[in-house]
Amino acid sequence: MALHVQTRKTASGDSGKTASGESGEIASRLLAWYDAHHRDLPWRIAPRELARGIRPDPYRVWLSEVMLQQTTVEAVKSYFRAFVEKWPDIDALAASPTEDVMKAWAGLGYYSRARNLKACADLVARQGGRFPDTQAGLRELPGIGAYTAAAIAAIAFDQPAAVVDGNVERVVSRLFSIVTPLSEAKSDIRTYVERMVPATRPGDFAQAMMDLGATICTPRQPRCMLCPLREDCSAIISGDAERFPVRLPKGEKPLRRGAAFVAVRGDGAILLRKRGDKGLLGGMTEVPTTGWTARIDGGTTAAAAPFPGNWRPAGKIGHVFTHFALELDVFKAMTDVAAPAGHFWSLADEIPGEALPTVMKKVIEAAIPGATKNQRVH
DNA sequence: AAGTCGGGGCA
DNA sequence: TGCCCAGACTT
Repeated sequence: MALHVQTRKTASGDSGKTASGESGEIASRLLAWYDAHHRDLPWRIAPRELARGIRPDPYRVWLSEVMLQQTTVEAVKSYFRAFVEKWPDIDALAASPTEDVMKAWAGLGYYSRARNLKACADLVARQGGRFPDTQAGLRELPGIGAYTAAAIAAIAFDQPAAVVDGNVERVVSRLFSIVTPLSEAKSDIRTYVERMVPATRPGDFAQAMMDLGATICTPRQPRCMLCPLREDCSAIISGDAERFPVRLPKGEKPLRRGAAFVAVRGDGAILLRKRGDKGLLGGMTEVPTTGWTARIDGGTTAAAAPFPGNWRPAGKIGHVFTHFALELDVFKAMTDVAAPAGHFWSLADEIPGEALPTVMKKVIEAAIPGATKNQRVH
């Protein structure tokens, strides 16, 4: 294995044995810092609770880890609370229809996660309601990849798994000043983490690495002077921790355009339809739209509407996805036609609870301000 | 190995 | 505006 790094002489010591038997001073320092400075999170069992014998609930660990995939802690909190309130355990989640899960997930993004979450719940419930307690077993389940399998194994089942997420990649790439682009360095980073994982408290070690990355070893302006690993860190010496991790330059984001049509009935209902289960916004609900093409020619018109009507321009909205930007011209019409095949009328007070992704809420808000928001009770 | 897949917070 | 976030899955 070629490690393209500028390593620093490693501190030696016998305390804190790692799973591989090597020195674990980094783990010891990190765990001590975690005991004093860990974040208090809704899905987390704090060190003092663990010491009292309280065990993590694998269901809650799994649910939080799936929600946290490429999603910030702050964005997840309210969704996590709503989910465990509505579905306290795996059997409750398995007993609910997928459509209800999609509605509860609306706004959180990456909607294949919600579909896989439900599929995973069904599978686990059918097999007795208990999650596998090994990385390999967890990895077989839908929506659980290398990271999530390791995280659940470490946090819920106390196994010395190498948990590598974006935080860990950043921390390790700075610890060892890894100049190799991240896409090529992942294998080496995993090896480093495997050597650091302690035999005891592997779950706290994993969470400590992530807390460190989130609060101290941040992407920009890291607070190196407060870091418990500053004595171990290669990047801090040259004072350029912020240049790590090294990433390859990314391509430009194309622009796509289209039109969206908000049909409003006399009683305030609007016409919706459900997208296919796969692909962009899979399984979510939308208003009728034209295709989203890459062409930047003349604007779209009412001629592309799903059915004839007195379509009037109702503004334009923009939305940025991961790999393209979208501009939609919004048209609005009052109509009392029967819902065309594949469409349905959604009553005004049901619209806020529909499985509408954010881009579609923008479209509806452009045509009917306040329509997607829960009405206040006075 | 590269592309697809949301949305929001931050400098 | 660009970058990044407790990544998974497909091709």
